[in-house]
Amino acid sequence: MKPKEAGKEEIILKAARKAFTQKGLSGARMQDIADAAGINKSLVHYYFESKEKLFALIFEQEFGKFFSNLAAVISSDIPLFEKIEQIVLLDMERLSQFPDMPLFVINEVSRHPEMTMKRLKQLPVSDALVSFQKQISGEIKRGTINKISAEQLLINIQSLSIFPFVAKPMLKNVLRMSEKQYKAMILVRKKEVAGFIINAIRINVKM
Amino acid sequence: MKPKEAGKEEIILKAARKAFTQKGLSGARMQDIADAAGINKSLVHYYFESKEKLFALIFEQEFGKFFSNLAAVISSDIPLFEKIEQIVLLDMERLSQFPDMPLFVINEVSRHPEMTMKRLKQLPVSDALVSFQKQISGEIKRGTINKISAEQLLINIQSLSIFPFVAKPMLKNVLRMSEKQYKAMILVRKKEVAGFIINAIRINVKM
DNA sequence: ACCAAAATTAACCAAATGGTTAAAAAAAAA
DNA sequence: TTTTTTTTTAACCATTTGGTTAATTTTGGT
Repeated sequence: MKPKEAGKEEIILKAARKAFTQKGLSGARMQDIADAAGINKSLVHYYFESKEKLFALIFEQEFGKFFSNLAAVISSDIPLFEKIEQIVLLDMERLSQFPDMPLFVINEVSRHPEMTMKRLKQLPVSDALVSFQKQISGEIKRGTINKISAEQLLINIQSLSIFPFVAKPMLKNVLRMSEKQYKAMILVRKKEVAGFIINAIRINVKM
Repeated sequence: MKPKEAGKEEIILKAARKAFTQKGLSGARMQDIADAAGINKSLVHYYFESKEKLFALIFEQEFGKFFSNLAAVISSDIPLFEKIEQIVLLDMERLSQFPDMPLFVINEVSRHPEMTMKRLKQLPVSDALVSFQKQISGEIKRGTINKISAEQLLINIQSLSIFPFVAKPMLKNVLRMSEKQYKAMILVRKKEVAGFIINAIRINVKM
Protein backbone atom coordinates (compact mmCIF):
# COMPACT_ATOMS: atom_id res chain seq x y z
CA MET A 1 0.00 0.00 0.00
CA LYS A 2 3.00 2.28 -0.04
CA PRO A 3 2.99 4.94 -2.71
CA LYS A 4 5.95 3.00 -4.04
CA GLU A 5 5.92 0.14 -6.49
CA ALA A 6 4.08 2.16 -9.07
CA GLY A 7 5.86 0.16 -11.75
CA LYS A 8 9.33 1.02 -12.92
CA GLU A 9 8.03 2.55 -16.10
CA GLU A 10 5.93 5.05 -14.19
CA ILE A 11 8.82 5.89 -11.89
CA ILE A 12 11.11 6.53 -14.83
CA LEU A 13 8.53 8.60 -16.64
CA LYS A 14 8.02 10.70 -13.56
CA ALA A 15 11.73 11.35 -13.18
CA ALA A 16 12.07 12.04 -16.88
CA ARG A 17 9.18 14.48 -16.86
CA LYS A 18 10.76 16.42 -14.05
CA ALA A 19 14.17 16.49 -15.72
CA PHE A 20 12.88 17.45 -19.15
CA THR A 21 10.43 20.10 -17.95
CA GLN A 22 13.09 21.66 -15.76
CA LYS A 23 16.12 21.48 -18.02
CA GLY A 24 14.82 20.82 -21.49
CA LEU A 25 15.82 18.11 -23.91
CA SER A 26 19.47 19.09 -24.22
CA GLY A 27 19.85 20.05 -20.58
CA ALA A 28 18.49 16.85 -19.08
CA ARG A 29 20.88 13.95 -18.46
CA MET A 30 19.97 10.30 -18.77
CA GLN A 31 22.13 9.58 -15.76
CA ASP A 32 20.24 12.11 -13.68
CA ILE A 33 16.94 10.60 -14.72
CA ALA A 34 18.18 7.15 -13.75
CA ASP A 35 19.46 8.45 -10.42
CA ALA A 36 16.22 10.23 -9.68
CA ALA A 37 14.36 7.05 -10.47
CA GLY A 38 16.74 5.08 -8.25
CA ILE A 39 17.77 2.68 -10.97
CA ASN A 40 20.61 1.92 -13.35
CA LYS A 41 20.92 4.02 -16.46
CA SER A 42 20.74 0.95 -18.70
CA LEU A 43 17.28 0.25 -17.40
CA VAL A 44 16.05 3.53 -18.78
CA HIS A 45 17.22 2.43 -22.19
CA TYR A 46 15.78 -1.02 -21.58
CA TYR A 47 12.33 0.50 -21.19
CA PHE A 48 12.47 3.53 -23.46
CA GLU A 49 15.25 2.90 -25.98
CA SER A 50 16.67 6.38 -26.45
CA LYS A 51 16.61 9.83 -24.95
CA GLU A 52 14.67 11.14 -27.94
CA LYS A 53 12.02 8.45 -27.66
CA LEU A 54 11.61 9.12 -23.97
CA PHE A 55 11.41 12.82 -24.53
CA ALA A 56 8.87 12.42 -27.31
CA LEU A 57 6.73 10.38 -24.96
CA ILE A 58 6.86 13.00 -22.23
CA PHE A 59 6.21 15.76 -24.69
CA GLU A 60 3.15 14.04 -26.09
CA GLN A 61 1.71 13.68 -22.62
CA GLU A 62 2.36 17.29 -21.69
CA PHE A 63 1.17 18.55 -25.01
CA GLY A 64 -2.09 16.72 -24.53
CA LYS A 65 -2.64 18.51 -21.24
CA PHE A 66 -2.24 21.85 -22.90
CA PHE A 67 -5.42 21.61 -24.91
CA SER A 68 -7.47 19.00 -23.11
CA ASN A 69 -11.16 19.92 -23.14
CA LEU A 70 -10.45 23.37 -24.53
CA ALA A 71 -12.05 22.77 -27.92
CA ALA A 72 -15.08 21.19 -26.29
CA VAL A 73 -15.68 24.17 -24.03
CA ILE A 74 -15.06 26.69 -26.78
CA SER A 75 -17.63 25.16 -29.08
CA SER A 76 -20.10 24.22 -26.36
CA ASP A 77 -23.61 25.63 -26.43
CA ILE A 78 -23.61 28.00 -23.47
CA PRO A 79 -23.90 31.79 -23.16
CA LEU A 80 -20.74 33.72 -24.04
CA PHE A 81 -19.99 35.24 -20.67
CA GLU A 82 -20.56 31.92 -18.98
CA LYS A 83 -18.31 30.31 -21.52
CA ILE A 84 -15.51 32.75 -20.84
CA GLU A 85 -15.77 31.93 -17.17
CA GLN A 86 -15.60 28.24 -18.00
CA ILE A 87 -12.53 28.60 -20.18
CA VAL A 88 -10.68 30.61 -17.58
CA LEU A 89 -11.69 28.16 -14.88
CA LEU A 90 -10.55 25.22 -16.98
CA ASP A 91 -7.24 26.91 -17.74
CA MET A 92 -6.59 27.87 -14.16
CA GLU A 93 -7.35 24.42 -12.82
CA ARG A 94 -5.14 22.80 -15.40
CA LEU A 95 -2.31 25.25 -14.86
CA SER A 96 -2.44 24.98 -11.09
CA GLN A 97 -2.10 21.24 -11.48
CA PHE A 98 0.72 21.36 -14.04
CA PRO A 99 2.47 24.68 -13.51
CA ASP A 100 5.57 24.03 -15.56
CA MET A 101 3.78 22.33 -18.43
CA PRO A 102 3.13 25.37 -20.62
CA LEU A 103 6.68 26.68 -20.68
CA PHE A 104 7.94 23.21 -21.48
CA VAL A 105 5.48 22.74 -24.33
CA ILE A 106 6.02 26.21 -25.70
CA ASN A 107 9.76 25.67 -25.72
CA GLU A 108 9.55 22.41 -27.56
CA VAL A 109 7.10 23.76 -30.10
CA SER A 110 9.39 26.73 -30.63
CA ARG A 111 12.46 24.59 -31.15
CA HIS A 112 10.83 21.94 -33.32
CA PRO A 113 7.75 23.44 -34.97
CA GLU A 114 7.59 20.78 -37.68
CA MET A 115 7.54 17.87 -35.27
CA THR A 116 4.51 19.26 -33.49
CA MET A 117 2.58 20.08 -36.61
CA LYS A 118 1.41 16.47 -36.78
CA ARG A 119 -0.17 16.37 -33.34
CA LEU A 120 -1.78 19.71 -34.03
CA LYS A 121 -3.44 18.47 -37.18
CA GLN A 122 -5.85 16.34 -35.22
CA LEU A 123 -6.51 19.05 -32.67
CA PRO A 124 -10.01 20.44 -33.19
CA VAL A 125 -9.22 23.84 -31.72
CA SER A 126 -9.21 25.51 -35.09
CA ASP A 127 -12.59 24.01 -35.93
CA ALA A 128 -14.03 24.94 -32.57
CA LEU A 129 -13.02 28.48 -33.33
CA VAL A 130 -15.51 28.62 -36.17
CA SER A 131 -18.53 28.02 -33.96
CA PHE A 132 -17.01 30.37 -31.38
CA GLN A 133 -16.76 33.06 -34.02
CA LYS A 134 -20.42 32.58 -34.88
CA GLN A 135 -21.44 33.04 -31.29
CA ILE A 136 -19.35 36.17 -30.97
CA SER A 137 -20.61 37.66 -34.21
CA GLY A 138 -24.13 37.05 -32.94
CA GLU A 139 -23.46 38.91 -29.72
CA ILE A 140 -21.85 41.79 -31.56
CA LYS A 141 -24.85 42.10 -33.86
CA ARG A 142 -27.12 41.99 -30.82
CA GLY A 143 -25.11 44.86 -29.41
CA THR A 144 -24.12 43.10 -26.19
CA ILE A 145 -20.36 43.15 -26.77
CA ASN A 146 -17.80 45.26 -28.56
CA LYS A 147 -16.38 44.28 -31.89
CA ILE A 148 -13.64 41.67 -31.53
CA SER A 149 -12.56 38.55 -33.41
CA ALA A 150 -12.83 35.10 -31.88
CA GLU A 151 -9.13 34.71 -32.50
CA GLN A 152 -8.13 37.84 -30.62
CA LEU A 153 -10.50 37.07 -27.78
CA LEU A 154 -9.15 33.56 -27.42
CA ILE A 155 -5.59 34.84 -27.45
CA ASN A 156 -6.49 37.35 -24.79
CA ILE A 157 -8.03 34.69 -22.60
CA GLN A 158 -5.08 32.36 -22.97
CA SER A 159 -2.58 35.17 -22.46
CA LEU A 160 -4.17 36.23 -19.20
CA SER A 161 -4.42 32.64 -18.00
CA ILE A 162 -1.16 31.12 -19.10
CA PHE A 163 1.41 33.92 -18.95
CA PRO A 164 1.47 34.27 -15.16
CA PHE A 165 2.45 30.61 -14.98
CA VAL A 166 4.97 30.72 -17.80
CA ALA A 167 6.65 33.74 -16.27
CA LYS A 168 6.36 32.66 -12.66
CA PRO A 169 10.01 33.05 -11.55
CA MET A 170 10.22 36.28 -13.52
CA LEU A 171 7.15 37.74 -11.81
CA LYS A 172 8.24 36.55 -8.40
CA ASN A 173 11.58 38.27 -8.80
CA VAL A 174 10.41 41.49 -10.42
CA LEU A 175 7.45 41.99 -8.12
CA ARG A 176 9.35 40.73 -5.07
CA MET A 177 6.84 38.02 -4.26
CA SER A 178 7.29 35.08 -1.94
CA GLU A 179 5.87 31.72 -2.96
CA LYS A 180 2.95 32.45 -0.67
CA GLN A 181 2.32 35.83 -2.23
CA TYR A 182 2.56 34.33 -5.70
CA LYS A 183 -0.04 31.70 -4.87
CA ALA A 184 -2.28 34.38 -3.41
CA MET A 185 -1.88 36.39 -6.60
CA ILE A 186 -2.92 33.39 -8.67
CA LEU A 187 -5.93 32.85 -6.44
CA VAL A 188 -7.04 36.42 -7.01
CA ARG A 189 -6.66 35.88 -10.74
CA LYS A 190 -8.90 32.84 -10.65
CA LYS A 191 -11.63 35.09 -9.36
CA GLU A 192 -10.95 38.24 -11.34
CA VAL A 193 -9.63 37.33 -14.80
CA ALA A 194 -12.93 36.18 -16.27
CA GLY A 195 -14.64 39.33 -15.03
CA PHE A 196 -11.81 41.43 -16.44
CA ILE A 197 -12.32 39.91 -19.88
CA ILE A 198 -16.08 40.17 -19.78
CA ASN A 199 -15.86 43.81 -18.77
CA ALA A 200 -13.47 44.44 -21.59
CA ILE A 201 -15.94 43.32 -24.24
CA ARG A 202 -19.30 44.00 -22.60
CA ILE A 203 -21.35 47.01 -23.69
CA ASN A 204 -23.02 48.50 -20.66
CA VAL A 205 -26.75 48.85 -20.73
CA LYS A 206 -27.63 52.52 -20.85
CA MET A 207 -29.79 53.63 -17.96
CA MET B 1 31.05 50.64 -46.28
CA LYS B 2 29.90 47.03 -46.35
CA PRO B 3 27.93 45.87 -43.34
CA LYS B 4 30.94 43.62 -42.74
CA GLU B 5 33.93 44.36 -40.60
CA ALA B 6 31.80 45.21 -37.62
CA GLY B 7 34.57 43.96 -35.37
CA LYS B 8 35.06 40.31 -34.56
CA GLU B 9 33.62 40.73 -31.11
CA GLU B 10 30.36 42.04 -32.49
CA ILE B 11 30.18 39.25 -35.04
CA ILE B 12 30.71 36.62 -32.40
CA LEU B 13 28.17 38.18 -30.09
CA LYS B 14 25.63 38.24 -32.86
CA ALA B 15 26.17 34.59 -33.67
CA ALA B 16 26.11 33.69 -29.99
CA ARG B 17 22.90 35.58 -29.40
CA LYS B 18 21.21 33.71 -32.19
CA ALA B 19 22.47 30.34 -31.00
CA PHE B 20 21.59 30.92 -27.35
CA THR B 21 18.17 32.42 -27.95
CA GLN B 22 17.27 29.62 -30.32
CA LYS B 23 18.71 26.62 -28.53
CA GLY B 24 19.36 27.73 -24.99
CA LEU B 25 22.57 27.48 -22.99
CA SER B 26 22.84 23.71 -23.07
CA GLY B 27 21.59 23.35 -26.62
CA ALA B 28 23.97 25.85 -28.22
CA ARG B 29 27.37 24.64 -29.42
CA MET B 30 30.55 26.68 -29.31
CA GLN B 31 31.55 25.18 -32.64
CA ASP B 32 28.29 26.32 -34.21
CA ILE B 33 28.78 29.81 -32.90
CA ALA B 34 32.29 29.90 -34.33
CA ASP B 35 31.07 28.57 -37.67
CA ALA B 36 28.23 31.08 -37.81
CA ALA B 37 30.73 33.82 -37.08
CA GLY B 38 33.07 32.44 -39.73
CA ILE B 39 36.02 32.03 -37.40
CA ASN B 40 37.96 29.44 -35.48
CA LYS B 41 36.48 28.13 -32.27
CA SER B 42 39.58 29.12 -30.30
CA LEU B 43 38.94 32.70 -31.20
CA VAL B 44 35.66 32.63 -29.39
CA HIS B 45 37.52 31.60 -26.26
CA TYR B 46 40.17 34.17 -26.98
CA TYR B 47 37.59 36.92 -26.81
CA PHE B 48 35.08 35.57 -24.31
CA GLU B 49 36.89 32.93 -22.24
CA SER B 50 34.16 30.38 -21.66
CA LYS B 51 30.71 29.42 -22.83
CA GLU B 52 29.24 30.49 -19.51
CA LYS B 53 30.86 33.93 -19.66
CA LEU B 54 29.64 34.44 -23.21
CA PHE B 55 26.17 33.32 -22.28
CA ALA B 56 26.07 35.55 -19.25
CA LEU B 57 26.97 38.49 -21.47
CA ILE B 58 24.21 37.75 -23.93
CA PHE B 59 21.74 37.19 -21.16
CA GLU B 60 22.53 40.50 -19.53
CA GLN B 61 21.94 42.30 -22.80
CA GLU B 62 18.64 40.55 -23.46
CA PHE B 63 17.52 40.93 -19.89
CA GLY B 64 18.10 44.64 -20.11
CA LYS B 65 15.79 44.86 -23.08
CA PHE B 66 13.03 43.19 -21.19
CA PHE B 67 12.49 46.04 -18.78
CA SER B 68 14.01 49.02 -20.51
CA ASN B 69 11.95 52.13 -19.87
CA LEU B 70 9.15 50.18 -18.28
CA ALA B 71 9.64 51.55 -14.79
CA ALA B 72 9.89 55.08 -16.12
CA VAL B 73 6.60 54.85 -17.98
CA ILE B 74 4.83 53.14 -15.12
CA SER B 75 5.72 55.82 -12.64
CA SER B 76 5.43 58.73 -15.07
CA ASP B 77 2.99 61.51 -14.38
CA ILE B 78 0.35 61.01 -17.08
CA PRO B 79 -3.33 60.01 -16.96
CA LEU B 80 -3.98 56.32 -16.34
CA PHE B 81 -5.63 55.43 -19.64
CA GLU B 82 -2.94 57.26 -21.54
CA LYS B 83 -0.34 55.46 -19.50
CA ILE B 84 -1.81 52.09 -20.32
CA GLU B 85 -1.63 52.95 -23.98
CA GLN B 86 2.00 53.98 -23.54
CA ILE B 87 2.96 50.78 -21.79
CA VAL B 88 1.32 48.61 -24.42
CA LEU B 89 2.91 50.65 -27.17
CA LEU B 90 6.33 50.38 -25.56
CA ASP B 91 5.94 46.64 -25.09
CA MET B 92 4.75 46.06 -28.62
CA GLU B 93 7.56 48.05 -30.18
CA ARG B 94 10.15 46.32 -28.10
CA LEU B 95 8.71 42.88 -28.77
CA SER B 96 8.41 43.45 -32.49
CA GLN B 97 12.06 44.37 -32.53
CA PHE B 98 13.24 41.44 -30.38
CA PRO B 99 10.63 38.74 -30.83
CA ASP B 100 12.53 35.86 -29.28
CA MET B 101 13.94 37.83 -26.38
CA PRO B 102 11.16 37.21 -23.83
CA LEU B 103 11.12 33.42 -24.14
CA PHE B 104 14.89 33.36 -23.84
CA VAL B 105 14.90 35.55 -20.76
CA ILE B 106 12.00 33.73 -19.14
CA ASN B 107 13.73 30.42 -19.68
CA GLU B 108 16.97 31.55 -18.16
CA VAL B 109 15.25 33.14 -15.18
CA SER B 110 13.29 29.93 -14.70
CA ARG B 111 16.35 27.73 -14.81
CA HIS B 112 18.60 29.94 -12.70
CA PRO B 113 16.42 32.15 -10.51
CA GLU B 114 19.26 32.93 -8.10
CA MET B 115 21.62 34.21 -10.77
CA THR B 116 19.08 36.75 -11.92
CA MET B 117 18.15 37.96 -8.50
CA LYS B 118 21.15 40.27 -8.51
CA ARG B 119 20.23 42.13 -11.70
CA LEU B 120 16.69 42.41 -10.45
CA LYS B 121 17.75 44.05 -7.24
CA GLN B 122 18.68 47.23 -9.04
CA LEU B 123 15.56 47.18 -11.19
CA PRO B 124 13.21 49.91 -10.05
CA VAL B 125 10.07 48.17 -11.31
CA SER B 126 8.98 47.25 -7.83
CA ASP B 127 9.37 50.85 -6.69
CA ALA B 128 7.58 52.21 -9.70
CA LEU B 129 4.70 49.98 -8.76
CA VAL B 130 4.15 51.99 -5.60
CA SER B 131 3.40 55.22 -7.43
CA PHE B 132 1.37 53.29 -9.96
CA GLN B 133 -0.71 51.84 -7.13
CA LYS B 134 -1.34 55.36 -5.81
CA GLN B 135 -2.59 56.50 -9.18
CA ILE B 136 -4.89 53.51 -9.47
CA SER B 137 -6.25 53.87 -5.97
CA GLY B 138 -7.01 57.48 -6.79
CA GLU B 139 -8.97 56.54 -9.89
CA ILE B 140 -10.88 53.87 -8.00
CA LYS B 141 -11.86 56.34 -5.30
CA ARG B 142 -12.91 58.80 -7.98
CA GLY B 143 -15.13 56.07 -9.40
CA THR B 144 -13.58 56.08 -12.86
CA ILE B 145 -12.32 52.49 -12.81
CA ASN B 146 -13.21 49.21 -11.19
CA LYS B 147 -11.36 47.89 -8.19
CA ILE B 148 -8.07 46.26 -9.18
CA SER B 149 -4.56 46.13 -7.78
CA ALA B 150 -1.64 47.71 -9.60
CA GLU B 151 0.03 44.33 -9.52
CA GLN B 152 -2.83 42.51 -11.23
CA LEU B 153 -3.28 45.26 -13.77
CA LEU B 154 0.40 45.23 -14.64
CA ILE B 155 0.38 41.46 -14.99
CA ASN B 156 -2.64 41.71 -17.25
CA ILE B 157 -0.95 44.27 -19.45
CA GLN B 158 2.25 42.28 -19.71
CA SER B 159 0.37 39.03 -20.30
CA LEU B 160 -1.59 40.47 -23.17
CA SER B 161 1.51 42.04 -24.67
CA ILE B 162 4.15 39.40 -24.18
CA PHE B 163 2.36 36.08 -24.40
CA PRO B 164 1.53 36.25 -28.12
CA PHE B 165 5.26 36.60 -28.79
CA VAL B 166 6.35 33.93 -26.36
CA ALA B 167 3.86 31.48 -27.79
CA LYS B 168 4.28 32.47 -31.42
CA PRO B 169 4.96 29.04 -32.98
CA MET B 170 2.27 27.56 -30.75
CA LEU B 171 -0.32 30.07 -31.86
CA LYS B 172 0.67 29.80 -35.49
CA ASN B 173 0.20 26.04 -35.38
CA VAL B 174 -2.96 25.90 -33.32
CA LEU B 175 -4.71 28.69 -35.12
CA ARG B 176 -3.35 27.65 -38.51
CA MET B 177 -1.74 30.99 -39.23
CA SER B 178 0.84 31.78 -41.88
CA GLU B 179 3.66 34.16 -41.02
CA LYS B 180 1.72 36.87 -42.79
CA GLN B 181 -1.44 36.16 -40.83
CA TYR B 182 0.52 36.11 -37.62
CA LYS B 183 2.01 39.50 -38.31
CA ALA B 184 -1.42 40.84 -39.19
CA MET B 185 -2.73 39.48 -35.91
CA ILE B 186 0.03 41.26 -34.02
CA LEU B 187 -0.76 44.49 -35.86
CA VAL B 188 -4.38 44.24 -34.79
CA ARG B 189 -3.24 43.71 -31.22
CA LYS B 190 -1.14 46.84 -31.30
CA LYS B 191 -4.32 48.77 -31.96
CA GLU B 192 -6.76 46.87 -29.79
CA VAL B 193 -5.02 45.63 -26.66
CA ALA B 194 -4.81 48.95 -24.86
CA GLY B 195 -8.49 49.58 -25.54
CA PHE B 196 -9.33 46.10 -24.34
CA ILE B 197 -7.60 46.76 -21.03
CA ILE B 198 -9.09 50.20 -20.59
CA ASN B 199 -12.57 48.86 -21.27
CA ALA B 200 -11.97 46.13 -18.73
CA ILE B 201 -11.37 48.55 -15.89
CA ARG B 202 -13.34 51.63 -16.99
CA ILE B 203 -16.64 52.41 -15.33
CA ASN B 204 -19.01 53.82 -17.92
CA VAL B 205 -20.50 57.20 -17.26
CA LYS B 206 -24.18 56.84 -16.56
CA MET B 207 -26.42 58.76 -18.95
C1' DA C 1 13.98 -27.86 -7.46
C1' DC C 2 14.75 -26.42 -12.17
C1' DC C 3 14.70 -23.71 -15.97
C1' DA C 4 13.57 -20.13 -19.13
C1' DA C 5 12.29 -15.46 -19.50
C1' DA C 6 12.40 -10.93 -17.78
C1' DA C 7 14.60 -7.38 -15.14
C1' DT C 8 18.73 -5.15 -13.50
C1' DT C 9 23.40 -3.95 -13.24
C1' DA C 10 28.53 -2.97 -13.94
C1' DA C 11 31.81 -2.17 -17.21
C1' DC C 12 32.68 -0.25 -21.60
C1' DC C 13 32.62 2.45 -25.90
C1' DA C 14 32.48 5.99 -29.40
C1' DA C 15 31.14 10.45 -30.39
C1' DA C 16 30.53 15.03 -29.03
C1' DT C 17 32.01 18.98 -26.60
C1' DG C 18 34.20 22.73 -23.95
C1' DG C 19 38.56 24.06 -23.45
C1' DT C 20 43.92 24.35 -23.98
C1' DT C 21 48.37 24.80 -26.36
C1' DA C 22 51.69 25.93 -29.35
C1' DA C 23 52.63 27.54 -33.67
C1' DA C 24 51.62 30.59 -37.64
C1' DA C 25 49.95 34.84 -39.63
C1' DA C 26 48.97 39.59 -39.44
C1' DA C 27 49.45 44.06 -37.57
C1' DA C 28 51.86 47.50 -35.08
C1' DA C 29 55.91 49.44 -33.22
C1' DA C 30 60.84 50.18 -33.49
C1' DT D 1 63.50 46.15 -42.25
C1' DT D 2 63.38 44.07 -37.84
C1' DT D 3 61.10 43.26 -33.74
C1' DT D 4 57.31 42.90 -30.87
C1' DT D 5 52.65 42.38 -30.01
C1' DT D 6 48.18 40.91 -31.29
C1' DT D 7 45.15 37.96 -33.76
C1' DT D 8 44.05 33.53 -35.68
C1' DT D 9 44.37 28.79 -36.45
C1' DA D 10 45.20 23.60 -36.34
C1' DA D 11 45.99 19.95 -33.48
C1' DC D 12 45.06 18.10 -29.07
C1' DC D 13 43.06 16.88 -24.57
C1' DA D 14 39.99 15.56 -20.80
C1' DT D 15 35.41 15.03 -19.65
C1' DT D 16 30.82 14.26 -20.45
C1' DT D 17 27.25 11.75 -22.42
C1' DG D 18 24.08 8.72 -24.87
C1' DG D 19 24.20 4.21 -25.78
C1' DT D 20 25.75 -0.95 -25.86
C1' DT D 21 27.17 -5.51 -24.10
C1' DA D 22 27.53 -9.17 -21.41
C1' DA D 23 26.92 -10.93 -17.17
C1' DT D 24 24.01 -11.31 -12.85
C1' DT D 25 19.84 -11.36 -10.33
C1' DT D 26 15.02 -11.96 -9.96
C1' DT D 27 10.67 -13.82 -11.34
C1' DG D 28 7.39 -17.10 -12.80
C1' DG D 29 6.04 -21.20 -14.76
C1' DT D 30 6.78 -26.48 -14.81
